[in-house]
Amino acid sequence: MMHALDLFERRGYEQTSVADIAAAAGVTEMTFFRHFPTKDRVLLDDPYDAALVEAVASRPQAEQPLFRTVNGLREALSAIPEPGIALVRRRTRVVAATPSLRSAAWRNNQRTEDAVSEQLIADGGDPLEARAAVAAVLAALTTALLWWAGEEDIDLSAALNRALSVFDREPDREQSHAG
Amino acid sequence: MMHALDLFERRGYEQTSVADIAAAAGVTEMTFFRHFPTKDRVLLDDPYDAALVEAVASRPQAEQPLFRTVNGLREALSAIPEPGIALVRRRTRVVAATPSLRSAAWRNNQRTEDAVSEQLIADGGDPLEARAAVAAVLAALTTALLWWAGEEDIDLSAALNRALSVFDREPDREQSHAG
DNA sequence: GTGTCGAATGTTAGTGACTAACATTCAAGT
DNA sequence: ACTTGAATGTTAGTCACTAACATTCGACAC
Repeated sequence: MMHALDLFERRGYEQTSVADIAAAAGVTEMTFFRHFPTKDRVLLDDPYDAALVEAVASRPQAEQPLFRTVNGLREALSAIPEPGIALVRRRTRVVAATPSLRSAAWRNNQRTEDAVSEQLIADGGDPLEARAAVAAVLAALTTALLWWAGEEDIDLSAALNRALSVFDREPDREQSHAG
Repeated sequence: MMHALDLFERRGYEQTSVADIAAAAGVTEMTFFRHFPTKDRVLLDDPYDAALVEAVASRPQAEQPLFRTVNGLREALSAIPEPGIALVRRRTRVVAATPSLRSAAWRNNQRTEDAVSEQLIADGGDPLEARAAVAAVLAALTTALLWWAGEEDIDLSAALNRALSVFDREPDREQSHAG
């Protein structure tokens, strides 16, 4: 709902009650909860998570889990049209400014993580490694999103590339830990 | 509080009200909230996050963000005594069984992520990359914890090693995305 | 001992997200 | 007109959490 985003931007998420959003949309509080299971989902629901799942699924099975996910993510991202990106940015700014929303956004990510890693596992990947890889990539994505939303003159794919670049680094080989 | 963990294990987290926990401890609901800011923190608060921050800080600056975090994590983990590990396991099982707690656990991780990446940045790391690296490692840690808590005959460091192994893989070099 | 102070705890009343049970409207199809 | 079913409204409640204020109680000065 556009009403909700407007209100969140003006007054902040915590200062906007569900009753406020419902009133702005000309309905009652109950009606709101029939459309959205929770207050945060009115902000967080979008079609891009599903697109990411599909993009990863359509990548060749031969790719390592980490890189298959990375490549799928890049594909999915480049398919989002400009107006969508602009909305994501406004949304992400609200999320960045609201601690409780940050963890709600992570709950969203978990659903995506489940779906993507299920796919990798069905294709023969090791369950733990697949999950870890997807979780790591999504964590980097979130970091990139938050960074990008806070800066003015950076585009999303540039921020994402920088965040993902940490996976390309060679370890500085040394005997290191006690475990 | 031990009372809380017991109740969560028996009845489940959502089915246990703060009033229940307070009653089990022989105090009033208000008193509970004077000790813990939220219901989830009674389960999630522990000293290990701070230990991780210190362990990473004490690693040589020369290490790449990703590997410095990984090595610090391994050190911090090997310093936890057995009884602590057993508690973590019980706790993690409750978290694994409770969706809302999973995102609460992530809010915990965010505080750790902030502290660790602040350290890396203070030591001259690139802010975006440092954050992404720490976020990725913590995501892998969470995945390992959840996996380990659900299996019977695996120890934590083995699960963690498997989860972290995804960072060691070489990318399958190919021209891949449209981004 | 009496008085005093401060910390820990209790009481009451409220807000806001969310749920359940039930009633109403209203547009379509017969 | 009659029925049906989906969308919406009403009411009343639960639960996490907060604010304002009152009470208990042990430590310590005197």
